[in-house]
Amino acid sequence: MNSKADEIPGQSRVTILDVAAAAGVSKSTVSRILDERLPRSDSETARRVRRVAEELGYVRDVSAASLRRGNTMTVGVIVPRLTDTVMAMLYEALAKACSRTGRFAIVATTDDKPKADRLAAESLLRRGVDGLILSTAREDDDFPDELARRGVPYVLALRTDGHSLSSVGDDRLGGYLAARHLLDLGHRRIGVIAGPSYASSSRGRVEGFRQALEEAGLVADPSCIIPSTFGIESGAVAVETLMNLSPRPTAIFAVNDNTAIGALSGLTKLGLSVPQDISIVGYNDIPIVSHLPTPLTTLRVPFEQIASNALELLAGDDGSLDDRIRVSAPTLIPRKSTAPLR
Amino acid sequence: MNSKADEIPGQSRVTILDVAAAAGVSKSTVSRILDERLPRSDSETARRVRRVAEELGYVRDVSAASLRRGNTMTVGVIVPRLTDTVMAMLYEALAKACSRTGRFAIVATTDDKPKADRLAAESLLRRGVDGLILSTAREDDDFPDELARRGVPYVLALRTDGHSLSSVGDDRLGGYLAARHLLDLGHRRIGVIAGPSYASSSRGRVEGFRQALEEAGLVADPSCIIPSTFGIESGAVAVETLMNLSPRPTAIFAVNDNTAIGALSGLTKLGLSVPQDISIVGYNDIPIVSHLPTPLTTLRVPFEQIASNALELLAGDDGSLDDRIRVSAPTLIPRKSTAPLR
DNA sequence: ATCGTTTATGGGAACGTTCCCACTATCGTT
DNA sequence: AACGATAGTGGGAACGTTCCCATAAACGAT
Repeated sequence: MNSKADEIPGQSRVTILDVAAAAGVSKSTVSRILDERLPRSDSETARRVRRVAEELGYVRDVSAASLRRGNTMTVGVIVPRLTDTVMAMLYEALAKACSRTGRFAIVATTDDKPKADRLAAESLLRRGVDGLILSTAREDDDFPDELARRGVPYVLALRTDGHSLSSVGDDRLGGYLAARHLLDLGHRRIGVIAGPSYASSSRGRVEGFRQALEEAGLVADPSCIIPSTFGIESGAVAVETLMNLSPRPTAIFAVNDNTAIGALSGLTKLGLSVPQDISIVGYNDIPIVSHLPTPLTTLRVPFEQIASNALELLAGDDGSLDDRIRVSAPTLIPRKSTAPLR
Repeated sequence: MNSKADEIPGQSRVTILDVAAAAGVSKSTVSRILDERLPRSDSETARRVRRVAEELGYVRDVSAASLRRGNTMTVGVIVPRLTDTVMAMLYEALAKACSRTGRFAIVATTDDKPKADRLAAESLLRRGVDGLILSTAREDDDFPDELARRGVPYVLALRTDGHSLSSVGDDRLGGYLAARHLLDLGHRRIGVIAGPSYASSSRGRVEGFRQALEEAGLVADPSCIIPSTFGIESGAVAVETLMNLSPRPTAIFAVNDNTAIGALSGLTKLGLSVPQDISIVGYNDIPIVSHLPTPLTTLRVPFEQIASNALELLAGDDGSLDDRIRVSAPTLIPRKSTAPLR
């Protein structure tokens, strides 16, 4: 007749006291032995306690542990949206890196609305996260500073504001590599779908691009650099502008894969084919672009590395770090969307 | 010299006792007034307490509240991966629906590995979620039953095992609509990229497709129905098989947008153009497909509705529900990838 | 005016864990 | 043999909240 406690859904959970009683030790001992932060003991008692805990199906109540320990081992991640595959990749990398250290990543989205990051942050902080990772930093926004003032631990990822702790890709290098690739193929007139100016990532990529051109003794024609968003549609719009220039560019560097896909679509509509009529380079290497009818030349970003750097910075003693902005290098992946100038 | 407690990061949080003291009432009163589950009082005291709480910057400690209340207002979501845009859409819809009821959705991924859903579930349950939403149900897996035995509240989303509480799209209808669309355009020989047989969603779509053909007095040629995964690459492979048939199909119904994109890519490689040479229909209407060079005809799935149904089922009194499997109808979105048979 | 009924309030226990502290046992050193 | 250092153990307080219960106040009905 002990079925009530055992079989009926969710009744009377197994606590540390049950384990202690069953193992014939005190709750303190059980707590210490099961504390994953302490060096793992292999004493007789330790083994017995672990076995008993396992048998009884004991799982630590995180609420109680968090309350007492004063931290939740939870990291909050803020991204514009998860339907942007880049952000999904970042989040998955962060989640994986978190699980390696026994933490958990929870996510909130802002839909890229300027003030929505504040709401997202509040929602995560109410949830008791120990720190925040933001991928929504904007030039025109001082939200990170506000967090700093409030003493909330945070790290910027993918985009930086230039002074907060940040883990980003080497966007200058990426832009540089993209330009060099196209220059090496003989292209001299290259259009740029430049992304938004509020993001450090797009600005960096364009700067790196410019630098490569200048090193080659060329000047980037300002009319060839078209601002855009990070969205697909925006790439299609930008390419129209680019193709109205004369002389037309023979290649395009797009700030990310999304706009590159939009550009691809726009070019098709104009009856131009890639790479015969025009070459195109994307950025990020999201899974889809290698499977497009014309697989896209793009820059692969080391999201795993960016993620672990971000978490390291978050865990760091804040002031004690000398490298406040960590930079991870991308790799150019040449595919079918780029070809030598005819 | 009170700076230590006030200004140094994260020191001494404001508790309910501080609010109580400042408002001149007891902690019990504050607790009741700030309890969002109770009807909101507008008494003199209530207003004062809320004002004081606001001024002091009080935020409830969720760990303490969860410990005492016995629930965390948190829902765990298990998806194969977030880089699959369909899953990202589902998760975003769930997160939004959760926030409407003051809950929060946290997510874990399985990478579609057969046993990984167990690990993901453990990780979420350790995190204290009140219930689980799974989008990873497989024909050949009895994990849902195991959850049921353990008394864990859960709901299946997008895919069902046929008896658990589930919120799914009407896959039969979707398959039916896709077939009807192609039949109406004059196509008679239609290839199917059928997805995996372990998922109820792909099976339903193929069944609906078959039914439409039969109603039109046709029989679906089994050699035209190619099993696949849900991945892009698999669509490219399947389309090769399909195009080796004779006579060749004049249209293709793909189980999802990913395989449709793969098919598009495969067709291009074969020198065939869409929709001139062949028509193609996808499924899910992920954002990208409307922006492809050839915008894809596809079925739009009401993720928001599926999400709120799932949460309703999760909240429901389990046994008391008569509609254990809720079904939401998709809509056909005709675009450029389908055209009348020449 | 009195009584029962509702409504608002405060005190204290409880949720399950961790951590501080005091205690004992063991060990190596002189 | 006596000592201090070290390691392991258990009791109890604490974390911040909610909830039960007892009490007080306000109210309407007789």
